[in-house]
Amino acid sequence: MKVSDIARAAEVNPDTVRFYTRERLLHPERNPDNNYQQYRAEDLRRLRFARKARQLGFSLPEIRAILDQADDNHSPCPMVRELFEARLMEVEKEINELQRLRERMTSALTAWQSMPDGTPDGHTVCRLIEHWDIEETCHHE
Amino acid sequence: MKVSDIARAAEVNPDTVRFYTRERLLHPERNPDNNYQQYRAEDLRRLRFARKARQLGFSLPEIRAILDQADDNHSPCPMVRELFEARLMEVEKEINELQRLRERMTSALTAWQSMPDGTPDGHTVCRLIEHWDIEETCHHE
DNA sequence: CCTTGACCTTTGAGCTACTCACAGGTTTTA
DNA sequence: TAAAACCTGTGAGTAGCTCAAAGGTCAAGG
Repeated sequence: MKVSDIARAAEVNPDTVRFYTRERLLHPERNPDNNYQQYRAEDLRRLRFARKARQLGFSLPEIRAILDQADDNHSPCPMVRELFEARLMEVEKEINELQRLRERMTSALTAWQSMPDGTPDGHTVCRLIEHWDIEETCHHE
Repeated sequence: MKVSDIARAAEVNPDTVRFYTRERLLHPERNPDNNYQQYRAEDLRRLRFARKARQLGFSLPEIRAILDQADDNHSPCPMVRELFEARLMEVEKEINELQRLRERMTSALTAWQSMPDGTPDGHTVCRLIEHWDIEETCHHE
């Protein structure tokens, strides 16, 4: 498999394949004739795994750690489970922050409904955002 | 006000002040004696507004657009309201995606609880992620 | 046989919103 | 007067790609 072959099979941008290869998530060999990268079915599985883990929110170093440990015939289970649980806590934190943000935004918008659009003082309306108090909330990434 | 004065007043990194100045969100003047930036109360208000809008999830170009329109003595209200509503929809979309993600992660973790850590086949566990189906879900930024 | 187009290669830049490091000038303080 | 604490601009680093450029390779059609 060449770059565009594996990219098509995993439905990703060929440049992403090249990027992951530079990042050592994939281990293609070289065709000595033309210097092209040659990928195997194993690389395709790694690529698909990486993409799904990305969508779960794992970073590339984390994914590489999982794949490398699996390569060494160590079970990556405990590590994956830890990462998975840590990620789940992050997700819950993000949800809480976003929900608080949503509540404040909807109530602000409701208060806003009663105000006319073209108030003479152009700076008046922005006070709504200016006086937005964030406390220690909303440090969403 | 010099850089560190306005930075302290708004509780931001001085480098952020310099960055916002380069990005033309702040309009300081130069002290011709020493070439230092001089900020006014107006810049402080802009800076505080920008920081709060950032925490609501607005981008720097959006914030600059709002501030610039206010500078031209146009009321930024309609634009701000549009941006605000659009941002609220994004927030709700993110919440929905994260909630679906959380549900799937918790149920996966529950199923995982019953499996031992050190299964002989190191690749077995990762099938949980490998076979993770994302449908059209989870395209969280 | 040769050209065209579709691929491949590496290198390097661009995106967001900062943050930090560097080298050199200025001001304040002890 | 000398050290500490500021200021300046420039440039790089962060994450995860994406794209552009310049040049090499390969298959198909005329």
